[in-house]
Amino acid sequence: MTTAPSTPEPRDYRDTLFLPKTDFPMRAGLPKAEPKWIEFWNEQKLYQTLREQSEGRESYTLHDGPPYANGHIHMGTALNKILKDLINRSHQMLGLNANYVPGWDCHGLPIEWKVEEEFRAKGKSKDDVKPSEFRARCREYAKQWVDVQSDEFQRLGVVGDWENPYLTMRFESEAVICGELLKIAQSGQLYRGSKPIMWSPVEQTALAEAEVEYADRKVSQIYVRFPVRKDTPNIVVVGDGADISPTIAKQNALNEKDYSVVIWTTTPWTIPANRAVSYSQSIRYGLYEIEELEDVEFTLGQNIGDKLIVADDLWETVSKSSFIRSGKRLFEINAADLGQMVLDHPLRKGDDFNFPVPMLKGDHVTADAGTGFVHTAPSHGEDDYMVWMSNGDKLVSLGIDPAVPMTLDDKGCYTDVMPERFQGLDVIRTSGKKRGQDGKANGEVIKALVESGNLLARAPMTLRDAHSWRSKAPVIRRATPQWFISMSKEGLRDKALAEIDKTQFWPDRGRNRIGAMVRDRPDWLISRQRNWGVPITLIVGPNGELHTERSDADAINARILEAVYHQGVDGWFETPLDDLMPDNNAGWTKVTDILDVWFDSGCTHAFCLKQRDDLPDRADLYMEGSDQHRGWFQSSLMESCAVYSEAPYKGILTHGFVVDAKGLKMSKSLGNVMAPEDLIKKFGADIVRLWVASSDVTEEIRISDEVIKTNTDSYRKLRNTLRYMIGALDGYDDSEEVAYDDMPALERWVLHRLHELGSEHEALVRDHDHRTIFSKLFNFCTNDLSAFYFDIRKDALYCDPLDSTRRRACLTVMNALFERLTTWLAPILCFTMEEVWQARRPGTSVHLETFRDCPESWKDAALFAQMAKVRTARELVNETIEPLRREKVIKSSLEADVTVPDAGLDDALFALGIVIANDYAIPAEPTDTLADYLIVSSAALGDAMSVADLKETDAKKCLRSWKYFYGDGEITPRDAVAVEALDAQ
RNA sequence: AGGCCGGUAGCUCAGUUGGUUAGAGCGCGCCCCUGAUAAGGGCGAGGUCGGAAGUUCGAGUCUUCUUCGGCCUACCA
Repeated sequence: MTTAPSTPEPRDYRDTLFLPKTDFPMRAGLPKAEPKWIEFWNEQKLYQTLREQSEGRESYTLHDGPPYANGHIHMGTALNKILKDLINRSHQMLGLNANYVPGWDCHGLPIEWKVEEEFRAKGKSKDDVKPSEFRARCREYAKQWVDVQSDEFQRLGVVGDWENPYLTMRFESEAVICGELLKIAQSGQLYRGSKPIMWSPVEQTALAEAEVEYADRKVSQIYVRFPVRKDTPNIVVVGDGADISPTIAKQNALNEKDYSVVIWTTTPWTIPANRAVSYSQSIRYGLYEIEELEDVEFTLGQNIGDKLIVADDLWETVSKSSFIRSGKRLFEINAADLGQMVLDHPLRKGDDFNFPVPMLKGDHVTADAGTGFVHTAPSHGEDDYMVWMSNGDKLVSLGIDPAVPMTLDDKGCYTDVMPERFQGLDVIRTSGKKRGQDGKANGEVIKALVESGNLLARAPMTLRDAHSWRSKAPVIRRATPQWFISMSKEGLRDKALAEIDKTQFWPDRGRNRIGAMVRDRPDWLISRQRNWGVPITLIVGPNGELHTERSDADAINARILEAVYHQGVDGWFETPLDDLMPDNNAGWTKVTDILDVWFDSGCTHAFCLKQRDDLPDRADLYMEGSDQHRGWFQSSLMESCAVYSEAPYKGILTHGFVVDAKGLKMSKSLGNVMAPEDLIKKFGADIVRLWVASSDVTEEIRISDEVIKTNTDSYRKLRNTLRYMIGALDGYDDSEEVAYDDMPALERWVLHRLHELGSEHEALVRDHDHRTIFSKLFNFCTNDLSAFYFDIRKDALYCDPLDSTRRRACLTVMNALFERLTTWLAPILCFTMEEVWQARRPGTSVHLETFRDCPESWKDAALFAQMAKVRTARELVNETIEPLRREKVIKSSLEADVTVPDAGLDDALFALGIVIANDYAIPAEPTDTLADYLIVSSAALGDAMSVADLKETDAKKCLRSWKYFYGDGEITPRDAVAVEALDAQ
């Protein structure tokens, strides 16, 4: 075939170009496309295939922290699950077996409450429903939300064992949880105590700190005086030795026993439970005599001449509040004086409340508010309880029974240890329209105080106080018998602290945080008085002994666990004692309390990791929000250390919380809540995943329309970069591959960059630093590929002869790029990368691939350094051309003839094999010229930077490559060869 | 109120042991291309590093205080 004769009509060379060709859409349409990919993965059984494929591989286990099975997922849970998925997928693709088993927390109050509401709506109260029926409904309710959340998580693209997740409420789990508790009991770490705890009369249950919230509440504050008891030993005043006379006068005055100690309280109903008054050693007190009273319309308990002891700093406040116009300070009263005083109960009337009320020294007493004295009701305050218990000796010496009186029942009503007028009165209304408001107790107490003349003042006030997070009703502090796991009996605290030391933390400050908490935490209160939970499967003997101490304990335990394993928690409640403990069971009773849900979730390692054959006993990683330092990380650590003497995890990763554009937390009241569902519908899950991957998750993570916009823009850039490669690689076959040594410098440069990225990548994955992975990959795509490599290679790709080495080398590298970018991005953009992957390999899945190796032989630091000089030259050329472009002198850079300052560039070009010529020596095998790199038609080295306009010369524009050239014909020789070959076909 | 942590361009992030005019990408403005085209390329304008004081020859980088925000705990009598 000969060269085509020149024709008068210029030929249209468009068809002779090798342009990228693809159906891959620029627009993703993620909201519609993603569900189809999920369907595809389900059909292909992606999770199962992954497991089979990675059998025998080293395992990497991220153990899922269970979300609560109630309500739809929110941004926080979405972030959490996506982050887990990034970690799992990337470890899997590292060549490990990252088997992810999701789980749910199913027991507990919020579900119980919802179900109670349901029954109430049907007109049934809690007592009308059989407990087993109630629990069955709770089980159904939880299951329903597990299914909803499971769908929502899967819609985010999270891969895991969704068909067989772990649930705290599965019978097998419940049995293991009971078993764990029995082991703890047998090890002697469990004990029964009676401690004032948060108690919600409305729900008739104890609450943990995590289950209360603080809100304003209107209360009655009262000032009450406790008269010194007449029949107590005389007070011996010890002076400071300097002046004896005032001391004697004071001693005489004190022994008149005609004065009172004043207290202030915001919970009048605790007065009948009062057993002591606490004072502080570091507060100055005075004995004051009332001189003048305000004129008021009601009767005051106090009279002129009455004597009161109050903290000096607070006398002014107290007197003002108590309608005392003026008073006279008679003596200073010090701690030694106070310690000898014994008081009368302010409600003493005949035999009622006729007992000595001691003065106790307490560190919790401050002079910030009140009177400097703290009314102490050991059954209704933690401090009160502590003071009371630690003064046992003093109580005994005064002939006082140190037992804590049980003054309130479960409903918050006074018990029969109270005088008749108080019995049955409620502290808080537990039903009806006024639920949560004050009951009758406060009023009756105040009335009684008025009668006794010991009420100095009363006034309404507002304070922030604990409320149940569910019913929003106030909670009270009430002593009840409870079960505790001891932090010290068997060295649990020390074990836990030692394990924390061995654990790896991301970020590292987590160690400090959980360490401080464990160091300070009290014994673990694990009992709850509710229905929906795992029972405390203990049998208590007539003297308070536990069945686990009996010689037949193992047999009993086996029966208990058998029952729970087959019937769930009902197995405990419904199996008669005789069946569980057939011998010597007189006086023995089954405990009816259930376990704190934190104990359930603290056992996930026991019933998930240790039970499943496809998981190791310990997790490599626990990963949750930073609030879980107090929660799951700790409950798991405690439970595991108590039973197995080791942490259930090797590492802990925490993330921050999702906040709005201003950094404020999301709340309904602020109206700044974004829902994952809306984002998925509008933008797609991959955008949400990109948001996670591009954020610094160790801090608060912001989300806003603008943040989403930034991510959709990033997404488009990545998508188009991949799309370009798909188009360029259309029809590419491995047989066209060019060997490394035969590649142009530019291709070897790309491979060097790939090697660089690849070698950083694994370390970043192991460090859970997906943000850096994303940013490195993204910048690589924009700076190195789109703006540099692709831009330069466009000419070779489109115009070089089809099978020329340079063009094939470019495709070889494109192919290498494609495989690495898709796999590296697959954990982040799991939907889009599957689409990209299948555009070239239909029916396969990128998620079954592992990350590609980037051979050491690709590394060429010297080449990289030389290329940097060429890039600098490029920048210089661009800067110089730019003004000309603005002046419309030069439009396309191909119109430019540039002279670039030498400045060491010559050597670099030589080293890189880049020639300074504008024509290719062998048109059939083009090799790179400086002009190619600068995307101009003509380039030379010189003293200074300058640009000439080729349009002003005799140069012609090649009709095919649009480059300006000198010579015959419509197109350059290189283009002529390419066209010839094409025409020959 | 206490403990821990954070506040670098409009947005997302880098800023090694304190050391030259504080970086990147996106967005924005202007320009080019029209053979990646609801794409691609180029140039450019934006921060004095939450605020104040201090240590230092020199601080985004150390200290103190302060402000805003987050998580946890406490808000009791």
